[in-house]
Parts: sequence; C-alpha cells; structure tokens
Amino acid sequence: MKDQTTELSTTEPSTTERYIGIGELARESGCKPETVRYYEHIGLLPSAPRNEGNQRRYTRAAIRRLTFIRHSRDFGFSVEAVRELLEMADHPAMPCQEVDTLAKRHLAEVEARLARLTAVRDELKRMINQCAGGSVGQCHIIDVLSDHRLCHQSGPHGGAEIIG
Amino acid sequence: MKDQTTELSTTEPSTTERYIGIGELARESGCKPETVRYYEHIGLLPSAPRNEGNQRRYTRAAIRRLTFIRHSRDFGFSVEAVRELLEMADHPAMPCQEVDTLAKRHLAEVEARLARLTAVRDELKRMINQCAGGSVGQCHIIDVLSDHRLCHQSGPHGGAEIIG
DNA sequence: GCTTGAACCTCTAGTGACTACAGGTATTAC
DNA sequence: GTAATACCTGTAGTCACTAGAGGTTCAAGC
Repeated sequence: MKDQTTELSTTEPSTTERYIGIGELARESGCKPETVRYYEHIGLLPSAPRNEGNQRRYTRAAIRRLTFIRHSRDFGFSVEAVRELLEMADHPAMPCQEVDTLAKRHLAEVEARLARLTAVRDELKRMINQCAGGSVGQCHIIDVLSDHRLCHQSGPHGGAEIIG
Repeated sequence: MKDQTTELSTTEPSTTERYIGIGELARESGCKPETVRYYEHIGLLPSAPRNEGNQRRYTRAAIRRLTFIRHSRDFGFSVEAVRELLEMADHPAMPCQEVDTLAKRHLAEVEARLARLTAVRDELKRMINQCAGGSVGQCHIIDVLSDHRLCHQSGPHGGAEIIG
C-alpha cells in the first residue's frame, strides 16, 4: 500500500530521469503554467532548475508535490495550511498529531460553513416558494430581503464572505 | 403586513426628518463606515448629501436601503446581483419574474456549493477517522492528500474557490 | 539552414468585496 | 478651550490566482 514515493521534496533527480516542461507538469497535475509559476513565486514549490534557454525543467517529484498542493487546495485548505502540510509531509518521521490538528480545525470550519450555507438555502427556498408571481411591490422575495424579521433564521446568515 | 416603506430609494427626506452620520447608519444596518463609503463609491448607494463640514448626512431611507444590501449580501448574492435587485425593488410596479429568476439561479449555485462542500466534509471526516496516530510517514491524511485515488469521491472536489 | 507556430519567459495589473492605514478636518462633551 | 471621538480623502493590502503585454526559445517540417 505504501511505497517510497511519499516524499514530496523535489531535490536530486536520478541520473537519467526525463525532464519535463512547465506545460506538461501543469497538465499532469491539473493546473495551469501560470499557477505553477505562482506557487514557485510564493515558495510552495522550490525554484526549478533551468535549461540553457532559461526554461524550467521538472522531474516526477515535482508532479507529486504539485498534485499534493492541488489536492489540498481542492479540500479547501488555505495556501498557508498547505505550506504547513508540505512541511510535515517532508518530515515523515515526525508524529502526525499536528497534521491531525490541522485537518480537524479545517473540518470544523467546513462544518460551520455548511451550516450557514444550509440555512441560506432553506431561506432562499422558502422565499422563492412564497412568491405569488405578481408585481415587484408584492414580491415576497423583495420583502424578505428588505426586512430581516421576515426570515425564519434568527441571527444573521453569516456574511457573504463566509458562504463563498 | 405590507406598508409604504418598501421603496428603497433615498431621495427626498421629509421636511423635519432627523439626519444621522455615517457611523450611526453603519451601526443601524450592521456594517462599517468604510463599507458604506465603498457602497457609495461603487454606486449601490447614491452620493449622500453633506453638511457644512463635508460630512455625509443620511435619513431613515438610507438605513432601509443599506439593510437591504447587507441582507442580500448575507444571502450570498453578488454585488452585481444586489445592484439588479435594488433596481427591481425601486420599481414596485414591474412584474417580479426577474426577481424570481435571479433568486432561483442563486439557489442553484448555493445548492451546487453545498453538494461540493458536503463531499469535502465527508472525505475530511473519513481521512481523519482513519488516521491511526503514528508518524507522518504512516499518516492516512497525508496519504489521501498525496494521492487522489485514495479518495472515495470520483472526480475532483471542485476547487477551493468554489467551496469558499 | 530557414521558417513557422507553439511553448516558454518576466513583469504588471486585474479580479471581488471589502479592510486598513496615513494624514488631515469636524464635531461634541466637558 | 481642550480633548476625545467621528469623520474626510486617497491609497494600498487582502486571497489565490488569472490575464495580458511584449519578448525569447524550442521543435517540426521543408
């Protein structure tokens, strides 16, 4: 189940390994060349070695590291959290408690977002269903948006920044 | 149930209405003075009249309009959608079909986000539960992040930008 | 060897929806 | 009169990229 390819550092290519360009790396790991350059710029990926024409050359190790990054981002971890996860993944002998803590904290945030988003969905559904379809002046949707007291939820819904 | 305060335009204060400052307006409608100025800047709120000292003065109508904006934003409507909703609310005689369409489109987006966020939550839970608590090298969380094939979900989770 | 087109390079600016700050002016309470 | 607070404008920063300008390098075909 577990092999030796877990290490995510991109150092030391083996003697005859094939190098790939940034385009192929991007395709293989599901992102764009611009994003790869951006990740290098902010230090999630190490500076890639260059060929004589100043173009970046990558090995398979870079694909693994970038895939890890993309996958972590897909899970909603922030770039800073990904930075910490990479740091941990680069030290396989360390205890994984910190990884666990990070994941649990993120889960808690995801669940909070889910709760707020669910409340928003329910309220949206309710206001759409109650719209009788007349003029704007009689529109229940506009009413609810005008007056918080018409909401079934008690508190505010949580702010747009929280629900996406 | 319905009164004459639905109109959201901030024109024509009645002869003896009390004016309030930007701070009180912000408090009353649940946002910050900076945000009020920002909304004026992007044209969601009309330019407020000023007193002799160049400070903005508002009436109750501004509170209603700003509350509508904040409430719509809390529901996750984009600023551009809020702009359209305000335009509609300002014309109460028009049919409310467009309002309905806007709300339904937004509901569909919210439901899509909910589905992706739920998938992320389930996968996060699974990987946290399967972590035996040893070293990073044996950590199931790191494994799953390294290798998409270990996910129960088939496709990608949808991208961080989508889940918030 | 030459040409063409794709891929690559750097650097800057833009996105959305605010938020924060700097450096100044006005109002209000005592 | 003075001190604290509220307000003003304008600019820059946030997050995680994305897009574009303007140029260079590479790979394939002739």
